[in-house]
Amino acid sequence: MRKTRQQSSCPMDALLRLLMGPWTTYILWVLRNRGPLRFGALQRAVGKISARVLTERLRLLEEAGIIYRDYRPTVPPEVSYGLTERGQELGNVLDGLDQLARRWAGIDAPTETLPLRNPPGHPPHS
Amino acid sequence: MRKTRQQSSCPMDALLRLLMGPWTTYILWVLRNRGPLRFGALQRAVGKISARVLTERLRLLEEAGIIYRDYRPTVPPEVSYGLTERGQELGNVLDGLDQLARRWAGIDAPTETLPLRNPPGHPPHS
DNA sequence: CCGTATCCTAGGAGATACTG
DNA sequence: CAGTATCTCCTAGGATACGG
Repeated sequence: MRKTRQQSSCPMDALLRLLMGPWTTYILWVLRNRGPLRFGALQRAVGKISARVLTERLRLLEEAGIIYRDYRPTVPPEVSYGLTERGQELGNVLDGLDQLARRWAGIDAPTETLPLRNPPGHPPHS
Repeated sequence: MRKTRQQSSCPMDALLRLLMGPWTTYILWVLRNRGPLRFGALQRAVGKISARVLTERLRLLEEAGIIYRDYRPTVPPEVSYGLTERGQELGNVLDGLDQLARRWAGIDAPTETLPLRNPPGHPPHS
């Protein structure tokens, strides 16, 4: 049963709500840089995120068609996540936002591509 | 005294946290379309936002240099808010996000410019 | 290994009333 | 008019333990 998460009739609103969630852009950043990852590896890469929240974010991103879920019913099971084409497009737009933010901050050191929400080690945002 | 709002060392993260706040992008949209507005007019334009939250968002946007605050100590006082140059830039990037969202949703009706977060009448997102 | 099921709590948002 | 000052409520998220 899906939660109380209200949905908007506005596409932009819906997309922002999705990105707004905790860890979300950071997850996208990891997936972009480290390529497709298994659940556990992804969790370790993100850091202190709980399985509960990670699963939630992944489901929402998948529903939006931004990432794909590759399930292999082996023993033990193997589930990988990666960016879809939409995920790539989104990454590009977010890069624009990142550029802007960095420019405003007086930083022009493009260490990595794609927005890095929580720099490794930083807490999410509550 | 500023609140417990933790700040990030990552520019992108900080910007996202700001945009993420309730009503924020909608406020920007209103300011872009209706030009500079006085506090009361802005509040009425946005809809059901409380003065408390509106003030909070405006302060944060101002701190980020995205909007400006024009205070006239007349009687009664007159305070107007409008987009700064940064605000315009930001609007353009957000437009990109809006385009993407609309395209994915199969909508290509560009009714208005700038992302419209909560379509007039919709609740915020909390 | 990859998740779900529960419990719990912090703090963000609404409403209301009040000031310069 | 343009905000602050409180108070309360409620949900999103962390921690933990268990299931396929």
